[in-house]
Amino acid sequence: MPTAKLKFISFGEHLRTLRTEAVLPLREVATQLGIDPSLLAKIERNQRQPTKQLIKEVACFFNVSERELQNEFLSDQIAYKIVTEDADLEILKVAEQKVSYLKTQRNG
Amino acid sequence: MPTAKLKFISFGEHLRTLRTEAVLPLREVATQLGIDPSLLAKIERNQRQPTKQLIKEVACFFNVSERELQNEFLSDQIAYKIVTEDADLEILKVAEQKVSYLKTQRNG
DNA sequence: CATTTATGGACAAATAAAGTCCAAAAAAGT
DNA sequence: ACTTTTTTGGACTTTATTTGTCCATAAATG
Repeated sequence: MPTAKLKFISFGEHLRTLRTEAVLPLREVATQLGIDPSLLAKIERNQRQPTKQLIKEVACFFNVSERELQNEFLSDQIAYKIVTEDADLEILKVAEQKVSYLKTQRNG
Repeated sequence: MPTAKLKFISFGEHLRTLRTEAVLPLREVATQLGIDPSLLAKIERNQRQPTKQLIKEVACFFNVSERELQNEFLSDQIAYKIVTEDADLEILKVAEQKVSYLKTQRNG
């Protein structure tokens, strides 16, 4: 069967997949994105975080959804935070409630 | 009926509640916590974020659970991020999956 | 082997956040 | 109404975090 859980790979892994599937070296993609190859290598291994601008350029360059990339990156950040802070998973539910609350605050 | 949704107030609001219920002025609590009253005021209104150390001292001073305060603060941060980045709520589910994945990585 | 490609670490630059100081506003007390 | 205490706001400094670069080395490729 084909590998199915593509959805839960990290932003960096996703980026590397896009690049290797396009059969392009770091150097070349880095140049296109206007950054150092070393930095791109680090981003692919999640040692550095992409800026919003970079996410946009990646989406454009590989012709994938910018919003999806952003969401992917953001969920990475949240997951990483929970793991490193050793927090309870339930806080995600609480966060969800708070988001709803904050959004109603803004409108109503 | 009594106010029930105490669980979803922000860290700052919680801190202020603790202080006002103890009928203590900012000045005094700030001194105890070793920070400037102005900073404490800002933290209570979520204009500044508490450090881990401060959370610990708050828990100790008001005799409440440090872990709960930490969780409260962390869920604040996550909710705030989602709102400001205008991200989809579904990323919380994705984040949850990623946490599970990361945790199994660590052990297995 | 030679050449290209990818990684690691040390460092510099930039960005962001904490925290302070002081003045002004608000609240409480007399 | 006046005084005193408490709280807030903003400008500013300091500290910490993060990005990004450079260069040397390792790994892979031809």
